[in-house]
Amino acid sequence: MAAPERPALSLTERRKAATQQEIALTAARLFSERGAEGTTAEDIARTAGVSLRTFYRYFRTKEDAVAPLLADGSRQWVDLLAATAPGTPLLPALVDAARAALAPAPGRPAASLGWTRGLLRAMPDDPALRDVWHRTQHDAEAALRPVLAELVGLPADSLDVLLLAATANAAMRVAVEAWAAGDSDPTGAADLAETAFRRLTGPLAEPNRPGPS
Amino acid sequence: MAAPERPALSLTERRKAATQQEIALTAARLFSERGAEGTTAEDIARTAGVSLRTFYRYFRTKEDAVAPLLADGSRQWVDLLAATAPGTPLLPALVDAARAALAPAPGRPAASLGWTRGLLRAMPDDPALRDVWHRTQHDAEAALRPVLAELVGLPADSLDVLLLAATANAAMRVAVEAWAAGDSDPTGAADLAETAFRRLTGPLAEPNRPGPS
DNA sequence: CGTCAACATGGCACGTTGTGCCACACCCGC
DNA sequence: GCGGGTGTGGCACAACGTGCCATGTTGACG
Repeated sequence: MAAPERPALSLTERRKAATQQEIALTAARLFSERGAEGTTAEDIARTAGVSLRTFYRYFRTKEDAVAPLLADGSRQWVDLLAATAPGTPLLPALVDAARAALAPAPGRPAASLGWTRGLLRAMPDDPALRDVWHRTQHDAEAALRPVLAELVGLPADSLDVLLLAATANAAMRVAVEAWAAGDSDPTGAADLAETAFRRLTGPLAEPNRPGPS
Repeated sequence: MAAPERPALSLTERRKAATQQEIALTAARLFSERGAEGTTAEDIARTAGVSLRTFYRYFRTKEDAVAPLLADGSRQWVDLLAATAPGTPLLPALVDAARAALAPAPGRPAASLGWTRGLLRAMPDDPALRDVWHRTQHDAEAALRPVLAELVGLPADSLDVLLLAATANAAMRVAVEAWAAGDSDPTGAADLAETAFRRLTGPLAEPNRPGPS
């Protein structure tokens, strides 16, 4: 609940943050338009108004430039989950955190979702973009493990927690991808996420329905 | 059940397959020893006895060289699942296919598991290797969707099937990763996989256990 | 059996990626 | 105002990945 109104950033640090943001948004725009393959690192750098050398001081690879945008949603979700009161049942905790993370946030990251959607839509045709997406999912899953371990009271390296983190993150991912493929507002994403979490308990337990084969 | 004793490959085609295999195994060995970052494409090519140009005729990127090895397990699992008699309940189908895919196969790919383990162990320190692994998981999930859609009698692009493929694949991945981290034989991997599939129905449904905080 | 097309391979040049190094300019504390 | 720290740009370089052409071998056809 501690709202960090003034992170007390020095001028230089704020300029750095602005530059990083500028590069990220520029990269997202160019990637959405021409794909990652058709965009050179120099294109991003010049368009963002920095030199190529500076670009690589901010990001390890050309694709990493959009990683913070893609990771932002997951990061918020995990943070909210970590802030839930201990003792909260798992399913509501997951759903509430997802709703809060996907809602048009009172803070700022509402725009982030827009860029995310553009990137996700360019993704099927772009292996490089898929790699970044997978990496963010991997990081999110890793960040999820200690949080869920705390919530369920099991060690973070137990098979149960590993599985829980993997499946919960997968459900979130599927929901976001399904939302990106459609054209509903962020609320749609939250609904999809809730549906996904609720269905997690279903398919494997129920006996196979004898479809009209 | 059709055992392709003689795929009727021409001499040239067999040499090509052998070359590809040679490159893949060489890459796996070098990656396991020095990591992917510390291995140049030229290293792989020279060690495998081909030119750099030929290497890139077989694989799009340096990391892709080990992809067939990593993808082999998933491919077998999905194939076995696709061959399951329609009407089989989902859980036994998943478990049996996993056991058969991970068993020291009567065919050939037993050695493949050894290389896979070496690669998986080098993976935590090697972002490039992680990317290949994630890509194989992505492909496996995509291949899984139509198969599972058939098994449960739902459209392949329905949310249920998307989720089912994602979670089943995630469970398999977690099991294999846990096996690679330990030192049990492939049977251990199969046991882990079965445990994983069985636990899939648990954590989200059960009320949160009030651990000894 | 000879000839020729098809093709797998190697070598070369080139654009791009990503990094190490050095010089310059700007912000911050004395 | 003045030096130290630091963010930035320019340059050179190794590695990645591809297009192009030349060559040698395979395989089919007369």
